Amino acid sequence: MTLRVYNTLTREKEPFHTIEEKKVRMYVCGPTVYANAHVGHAMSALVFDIIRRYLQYRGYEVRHVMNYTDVDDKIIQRAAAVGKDPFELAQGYIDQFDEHLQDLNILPATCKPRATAEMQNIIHFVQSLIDKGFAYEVDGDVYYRVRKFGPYGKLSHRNVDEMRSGVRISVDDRKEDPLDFALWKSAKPGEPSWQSPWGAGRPGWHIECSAMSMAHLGEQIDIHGGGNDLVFPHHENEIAQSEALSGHPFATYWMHNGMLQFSGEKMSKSLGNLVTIEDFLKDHPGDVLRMMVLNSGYRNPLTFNDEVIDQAQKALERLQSGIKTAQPGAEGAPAASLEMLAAQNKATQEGFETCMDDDFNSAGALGNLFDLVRVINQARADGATDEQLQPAQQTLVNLSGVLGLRLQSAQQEHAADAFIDMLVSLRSALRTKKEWALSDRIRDELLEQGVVVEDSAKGSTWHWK
RNA sequence: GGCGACGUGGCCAAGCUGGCAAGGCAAGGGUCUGCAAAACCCUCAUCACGGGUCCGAAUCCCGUCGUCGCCUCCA
Repeated sequence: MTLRVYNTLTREKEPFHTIEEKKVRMYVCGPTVYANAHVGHAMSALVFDIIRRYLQYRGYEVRHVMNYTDVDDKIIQRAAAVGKDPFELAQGYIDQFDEHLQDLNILPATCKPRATAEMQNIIHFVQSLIDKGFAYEVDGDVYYRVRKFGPYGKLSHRNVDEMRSGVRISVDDRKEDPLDFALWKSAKPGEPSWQSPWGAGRPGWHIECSAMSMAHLGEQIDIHGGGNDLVFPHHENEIAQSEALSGHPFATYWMHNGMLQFSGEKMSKSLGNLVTIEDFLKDHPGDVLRMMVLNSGYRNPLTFNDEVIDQAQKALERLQSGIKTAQPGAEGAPAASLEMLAAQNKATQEGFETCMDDDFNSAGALGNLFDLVRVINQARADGATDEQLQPAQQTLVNLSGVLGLRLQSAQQEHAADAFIDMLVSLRSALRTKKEWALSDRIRDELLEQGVVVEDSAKGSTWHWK
């Protein structure tokens, strides 16, 4: 019964141990905010939300930091292109992303730092690397001395010498080595910049994460996460920066989610084959995307297309069917049926945890939930009362909640409930008189309002769609 | 060219420190029903291909083919 986590660093599932007892420090790379976020960004946020929720379920206190990179070349270019202030542009995308996270039922990160608000930390970090001999300044730019950091390449399992041949001829021959990367870039006219010991400039791409992680979580953290396209060079460089400075291992576990596949290719800004979160949420509830993510391993590529979206929607309805109320006039299920229900309730609870303990196998965990749904529905069909169904339904709602699915929303009370009860009751009276035309009309019109009426031998029930 | 991942029924997908192939969707048949919907029951795979190891492999090893990712900005 121990949690095991796949670590990109070792390429193995390892037992999960935290630096501090029962506390998890987790840093997840957020988006660079220069355009509308797409569903791939949402996938990553969902994956780490699910991981976080399960860790909390397991009794860990999770300190979760997700950053916004709000200064970089693309933001500046884009701002110039649309004639906007870069900060304003970034702020707009940050606000929008925050809203998306909420719609997707993603728990807000404990802390959401942004690069522009941490400039002193970043400058201090760079200066310390210079002081330690891991970085050098040339004409207002500062570069990281890659070869000075012995373990460079340990995350992406690359060899510095083999890498060299693959590097394109460096345009910038002021660098000591083509492998060296920028920690600080001097400002060109018109660009946003900050004063530093090396003149006006802005941070390079990787340094902000190292600096913010250290500022908000300390020198050593438990989990560092992001999409697997960040393994190299971003995370490799973060390791180089952070470990050169602190002299300690940066993160114990490096976790990476697979890429979302759109028509056989990775969905990405550069390929231009993207579906924005905004567009997706226009047509589908957020839980549909979560269901898609849950239904496959987080490290594997996720197939994204209309058919799969539809399947996820249906799966969600299936899960939802488990929490429907007892049949009208239910008089209790036979003992054998109730025993099976109790047994499955227990089996699901255990199976769920076993799966999630195995590197967050959410697809397996979901399978257990569906097994429980089937047995609950069997019991209901056998005449189980609400009281008899309740414990198993409670498990279903609780565990779905651990995955971040909002099953209970269908049970929330609406102001209109009493009126619907009345309409359904009137309709029942009509049905007794075989007034089919009118009763069908009531059913159809209620459906248009999002109310599903279901008839059975002993009466009718209804629920929100 | 270098490094890595993956290839399971019509679709999505779990299982991969070896021991009778989860689950969801779709499809077909049935029960229930005025109709509809829902629910329930039944049916539906030997795991890309070829070798090897083993009493035994979807799970381990080698090879082939295919798909994808990183090596440049990228969740």
